[in-house]
Amino acid sequence: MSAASAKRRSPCPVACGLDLFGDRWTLLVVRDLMFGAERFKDFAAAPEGIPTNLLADRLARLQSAGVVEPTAAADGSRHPAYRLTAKGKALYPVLAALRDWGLEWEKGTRTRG
Amino acid sequence: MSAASAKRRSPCPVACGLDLFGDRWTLLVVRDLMFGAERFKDFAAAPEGIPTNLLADRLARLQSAGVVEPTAAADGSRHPAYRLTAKGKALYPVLAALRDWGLEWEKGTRTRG
DNA sequence: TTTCATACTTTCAAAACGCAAGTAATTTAG
DNA sequence: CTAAATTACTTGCGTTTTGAAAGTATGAAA
Repeated sequence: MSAASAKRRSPCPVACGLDLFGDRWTLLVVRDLMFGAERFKDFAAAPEGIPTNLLADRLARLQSAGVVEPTAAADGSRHPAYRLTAKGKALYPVLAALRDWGLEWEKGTRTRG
Repeated sequence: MSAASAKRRSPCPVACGLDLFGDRWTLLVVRDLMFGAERFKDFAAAPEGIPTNLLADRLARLQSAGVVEPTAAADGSRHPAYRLTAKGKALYPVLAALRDWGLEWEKGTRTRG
């Protein structure tokens, strides 16, 4: 049995996704990556204010899940930078669906721009 | 300020959605409702094995969020039963996107049937 | 009516969270 | 070049949430 399936609660793709994204912060990191964030400070600067220990943990978990990979920073600095893999970019429909639901059903939510 | 916006981390619809669904169990309850589950035992029987205290908590939270509402059981019993509201049914695209992502990127996941 | 099933609630240890402070490496200012 | 500031974390610790188990009360069945 694989390492991933060993800790899997069921073969349900939804349950499996929640094993990775089932918390209040992980998908916000993915959201920020989709908007172009790439460095630690970028994620930390998001309005939700993720604690730095959780941010470090989430980036590590997303990396080991193959959703995020290290990259060179766009500005050439030697600070660590991160970007979505194909697996990570494939989460766009999930984010979009959640965004659309929130915009329609939760009063006062809005996109930036 | 409304009760909902008071505890909101940001006006982002994604963050707002995660305030409600950002845990490992809530969306599984919604999934089961979409598949026709309506009674406590139905949710408890799901393969993931949600602890009963968490199930009670999640059903209560989904109700107060207007995603789930009480209804009469289809078999006429007087046990409590639950169903999705319009707001809850509107989560279908979110579940579908998560399911599709899992099916494509997480080996060994599968739908039932 | 007594037995079983259902729908929870309670208890409690373990894990996760979140805030604050500390540290090491990188960048910038002078 | 050097000192100060920024960045990317890690560590500590009190609080909250989780999850496993057992307990209880009501509905259903025999």
